[in-house]
Amino acid sequence: MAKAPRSGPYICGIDAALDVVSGKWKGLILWELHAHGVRRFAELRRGMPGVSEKMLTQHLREMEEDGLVRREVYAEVPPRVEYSLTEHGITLNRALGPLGDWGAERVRREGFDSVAVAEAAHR
Amino acid sequence: MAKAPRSGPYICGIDAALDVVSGKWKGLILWELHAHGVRRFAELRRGMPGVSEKMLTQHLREMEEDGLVRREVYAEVPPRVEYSLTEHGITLNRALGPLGDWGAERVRREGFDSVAVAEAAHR
DNA sequence: TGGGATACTCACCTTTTGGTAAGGGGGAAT
DNA sequence: ATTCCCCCTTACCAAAAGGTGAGTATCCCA
Repeated sequence: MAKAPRSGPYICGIDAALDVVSGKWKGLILWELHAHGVRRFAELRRGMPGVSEKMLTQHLREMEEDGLVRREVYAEVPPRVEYSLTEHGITLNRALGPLGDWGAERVRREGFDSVAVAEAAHR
Repeated sequence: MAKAPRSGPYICGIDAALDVVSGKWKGLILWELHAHGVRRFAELRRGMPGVSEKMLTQHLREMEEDGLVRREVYAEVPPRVEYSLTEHGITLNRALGPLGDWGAERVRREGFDSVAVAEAAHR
């Protein structure tokens, strides 16, 4: 019973979707995986300055459990693990598009700071 | 300086948007206000079973501060306060549409429980 | 006279989330 | 010989989010 239940009864679709994306780094993981297709653990880590190893694995495991991310382990000498989006991860990302646009405009509107990280890679 | 900073530097638009929607009841507030146009405090409360008064006011205040919700107070004998969406609240809601659809399909797909609350009112 | 409705605020507590630091096991590079 | 890299796991802590229950001032209705 150490694991969180996840997937409690939802009131609306927004609820069900937010449950899956909420988490400090999940949006960014989706973003990175969308931009690069396939990434290894250390690559993701480097692409997300500030994330700790613990949080990264934790979020990746939850997203795997939620069917958004695929995890492939290669039993090689230096271990290699590759992450990519599943079909559901891809559709979720598409569904997040308009929200991302809205957020970007909000940033522009309010003049908030935004961290410039490889902006060119994203659309 | 008691107030949370909010609007920290964002990494991408998703970040900026999620910052504004994350909160246990915010999605539902948006939903209610969209469905009814204008609602009083107690009406919202009744429409969201389980929310505490504290959380409801807290979320409403934050959303007002974020420019999503308009709050109008009528200095009447039994106090009356009406809440509605601002222009930005409306566009945010529109941007959440695809996400809501995705979430609804996830619920269907996985066979999760969903609480039936006035479903008919929501498109 | 007493109770409920109205829209909150305040003090306190629990739960959840995120962060820090350390370790692990083996191979490759210096 | 030492260090680094790889992909984590575990134990422990701090901060944030959320919940509970009380109090407030006024009025209306029975």
